[in-house]
Amino acid sequence: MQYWLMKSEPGVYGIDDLAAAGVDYWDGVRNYQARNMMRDQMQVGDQAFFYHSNTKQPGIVGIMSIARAGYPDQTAWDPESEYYDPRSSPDNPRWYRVDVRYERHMARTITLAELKAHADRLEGLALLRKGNRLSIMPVTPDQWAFILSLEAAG
DNA sequence: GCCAACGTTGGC
DNA sequence: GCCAACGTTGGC
Repeated sequence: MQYWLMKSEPGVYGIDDLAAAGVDYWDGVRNYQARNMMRDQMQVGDQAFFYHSNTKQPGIVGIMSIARAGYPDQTAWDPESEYYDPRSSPDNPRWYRVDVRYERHMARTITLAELKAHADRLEGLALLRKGNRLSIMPVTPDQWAFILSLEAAG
C-alpha cells in the first residue's frame, strides 16, 4: 500500500467533482516525474490525498484511492482536447493517467499553512519544498498517519 | 497581479 | 550538450 498527494485546481476539477463522479480519470498530467509515478508506481488500492492548489485556501480536502493503475492518457491524442500533444500516439503513448475513486472529504481542510507549521514533522514532503511544482508526489506512511492525526486534532 | 522557482524549448 | 529565453505553476 502506497500513499500519494495529487494536486488539482478546484476551479478546474475539485473534490466535489470527484465526489459526484465516484470514479474518474486523473488526466492532463504533462510532467515527466508525475507521469513516471502514475505509469510505473501507482497501484490499485493505493490511497491519495486530494489537494486543492492555486486557490484562496490551498490544502488537503479529501481522500481518494487508485481505482486503475497507469494507462495511456488518450486526451493527448485528441486534437480537440486542451491536453492534446501531437508527439503522443496510440502506438507510442507519451502521457499516462490513472483512475481514482472518491473515498471521502476531510472533516476540515488541512491547509498548506498548517502543514508548513509542522514542517519539522513532515520533513521530506515534496509539497513543502520551496518552489515545488510537482503535481503528484509520494507521501510516506508516517506522513500520511501524521496528517490524518491533524484532521482529528483540529 | 506579482513574482520566484523551475521545466522546456531551441539556437548554436 | 550548453544555456538563455520563455512559459507555467502556484503561493501570496
